[in-house]
Amino acid sequence: MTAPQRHDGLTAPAEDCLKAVYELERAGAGAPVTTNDLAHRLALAAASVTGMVKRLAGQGLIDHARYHGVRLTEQGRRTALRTLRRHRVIETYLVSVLGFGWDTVHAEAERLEHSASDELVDRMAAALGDPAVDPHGAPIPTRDGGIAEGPVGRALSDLAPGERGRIARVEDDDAERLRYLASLGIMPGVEFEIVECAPFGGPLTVRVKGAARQLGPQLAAHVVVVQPSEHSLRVSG
Amino acid sequence: MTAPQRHDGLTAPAEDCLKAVYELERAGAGAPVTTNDLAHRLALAAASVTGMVKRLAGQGLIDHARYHGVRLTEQGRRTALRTLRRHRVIETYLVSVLGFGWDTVHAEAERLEHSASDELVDRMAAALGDPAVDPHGAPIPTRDGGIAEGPVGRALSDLAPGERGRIARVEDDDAERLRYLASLGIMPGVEFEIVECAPFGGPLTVRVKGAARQLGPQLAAHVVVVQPSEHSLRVSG
DNA sequence: CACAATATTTCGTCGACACTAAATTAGGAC
DNA sequence: GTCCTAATTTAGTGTCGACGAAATATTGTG
Repeated sequence: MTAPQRHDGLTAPAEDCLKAVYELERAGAGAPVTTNDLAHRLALAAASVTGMVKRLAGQGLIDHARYHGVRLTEQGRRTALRTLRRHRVIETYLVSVLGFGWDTVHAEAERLEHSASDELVDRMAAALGDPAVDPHGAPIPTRDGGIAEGPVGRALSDLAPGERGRIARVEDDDAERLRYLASLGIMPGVEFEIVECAPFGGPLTVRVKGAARQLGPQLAAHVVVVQPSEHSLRVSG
Repeated sequence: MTAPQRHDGLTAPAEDCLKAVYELERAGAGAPVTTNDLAHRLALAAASVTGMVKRLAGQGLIDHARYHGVRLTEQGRRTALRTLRRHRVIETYLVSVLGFGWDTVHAEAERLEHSASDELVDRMAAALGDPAVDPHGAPIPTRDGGIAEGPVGRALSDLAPGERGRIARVEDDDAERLRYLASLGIMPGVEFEIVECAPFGGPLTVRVKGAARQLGPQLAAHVVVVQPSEHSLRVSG
């Protein structure tokens, strides 16, 4: 009868689902998130997502229009941001204090975010001086539910030759990819210039720190950049 | 179909159960651990324990003789000690590095021990200089499965007037109790002398740091002491 | 030794979370 | 507007972990 409850009575799979909805909503510019997209993101069968979604809708965390996808409610958004805060603070702490590599912390944080208390996370954040971004460049939600999400940001793969900018953020969910990007010198904060874009899905050539590097478009799609004019951040929430 | 697996494919309740068997075996001087004792310790119905015990026996972690209690197998003991190591390293880290009070860390560690990787725990331990005991005086198992369990140790409640010794360890599972003991000055490392033992379950009077303190026998039962002759520790495992 | 008290297990149930296979619905092609 | 495809939901299973109630085994008492 007693459920394995953690934060706000939510189970770990439920928290993961809310996080995924949040991220897909953002990536999709606010459009409803489809069951299929969620299933893909969570590596679950679509039917399993439908079940989860029903439970979350029953708890008032998402709105579910049958056959038309889901949207976070205000409460769901707050919950998702708290989980995201835990995840990103933990990642930052593991890298900055305990010496983990930036490629390995995602998996660890993915588990710890469900069992670490908000107090622990706040103490970690305080020990770090309340950082604004995690090691992959993702903004860390604040204690009170705000988040400094920049403009959605262009992917490195969408730029044209001659464009310059700075690496803002790299997707953190694949350790292998992170190691490879690091070997190319592509990590948050680094300035770059696009040298060349081969057509038909060919590689793009980027100059970073004086060296010309090549990478395929699907890899570059996981790298978010900011360009000179959009260095400012907007605060929402 | 996919179970929420963590360490060695064990679920959190399974790890908790193994830990409880380990501790009750020790407290009972190696006698088999009964279903009822486990149910009490884990705050579960006896029927739930029977189910858990069957699953663990199926995995070769405990031996279960129907109606006659359970015993850890060698593999079960190793697994229990790894969980115990995680728990105690985490407690120590939270107190020493992140400034938690010794009364609040148990609950936090009770959750984190199931999701923290051995690598994280090893890094925490290294940052602390590989401590031998946790904040409550309990020995921390080593990375390779050893544990420096002292002699079973007498409870403070079992001593007679005039006996002296040092507080070795305090049970960590009740925050309230820990706060109260701390207010009396009773914590690991403190020297004491028994002044008086009132009969018929009455309080005992203990001198700690020059002050006479009174405490009831059931509280004193949760305090383990070492006496002058048994200051050495034995290493087993 | 029988019998009562107690401990333990079995049985039936439930919820969460996962799956596959089979309906069903939505939306685009014609 | 009908039909086909793809997305989605429903239906049916299975496991884990919990429960209470009922059956059963052990053990201590007389």
